[in-house]
Amino acid sequence: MTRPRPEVVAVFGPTGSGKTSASELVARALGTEIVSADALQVYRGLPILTNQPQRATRLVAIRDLSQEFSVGEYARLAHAEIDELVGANGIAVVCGGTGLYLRAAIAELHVPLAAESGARARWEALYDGDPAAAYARLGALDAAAASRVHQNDRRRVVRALELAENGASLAPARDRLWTADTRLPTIVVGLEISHSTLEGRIRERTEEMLGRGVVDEARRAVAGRISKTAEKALGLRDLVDLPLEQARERLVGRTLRYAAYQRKWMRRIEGIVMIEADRPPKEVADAILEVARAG
RNA sequence: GGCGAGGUAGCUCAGUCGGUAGAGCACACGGCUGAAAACCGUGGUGUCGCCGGUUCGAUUCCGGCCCUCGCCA
Repeated sequence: MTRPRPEVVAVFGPTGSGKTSASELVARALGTEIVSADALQVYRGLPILTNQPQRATRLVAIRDLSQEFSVGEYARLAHAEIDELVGANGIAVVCGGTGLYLRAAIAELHVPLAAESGARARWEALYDGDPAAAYARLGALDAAAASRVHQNDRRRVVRALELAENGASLAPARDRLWTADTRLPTIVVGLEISHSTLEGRIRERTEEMLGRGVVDEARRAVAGRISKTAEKALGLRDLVDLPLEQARERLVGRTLRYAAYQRKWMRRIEGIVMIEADRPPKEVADAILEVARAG
């Protein structure tokens, strides 16, 4: 079975898996650049907390903290960056830890555009006035979407209603979200790491963050206008509100839990090739390159 | 040492006019296609600080003690 030479090498891994350093080596070896698939690294203003890469990576630090961001917007930007790199270098590297963003970057999810202005406000008003009625309305307009969404999930009920009104659906007939379906010939690798190595790395990195002034960074961030999406940066609140010792432990704990959450999404991606990452970045990078060539 | 406030879930606290208690956060599991580090659902036995008294019955009322915080010495 011959497969086309990959045009995209996507690297997914939990925080602390070493995906950034490994991806940088992979990109260098392939003579191309990295496109980030990370929902928080898109922001300027939290470089330490969000662990932004030192080297130039695309779709990093492209928004102010005050701006909202979304997968749909990300998908368009990511496709443009990937196409540019493939055009220039024949191949692109995508690296990230936000599962939804990674799939949005490498697949064509056909995420429908926002409804015309006013529609959302109208559905929100209906929902806020009578959630059961709004949910019943959804059931009538789009039964498939309704069965996928819980009545209490305001965001999704409203979204599903506005989509249904425009002939689209929250539950598309061709569901490609977690499938192996991609826009371009793509190899997806996932970095797997032992819990003990991960915990060690996370503790080490937390210390490093504190040494680099993450507390001041967090204070500055919350002092200004901050969007709902940026505000959720892991530990942001703790760093500002808690004494240093407690903030440190909370940050380590939250990061470990987040890594487990990421791992859950990683396993959900069909066709992902798992690579053992309990070793130096160079070896991980070589393993990724080997998979890419074999692909 | 004196005065005041308080000790209830891992944390912050609510409550029980006396019938063994519940919110938020956290945690676990599950869901989730324009917020995904997000969002939604389900899950609550904890010497109600300790000892004694009153009572059919005390986490609740009374007494003593211990501890924490604040103010005054």
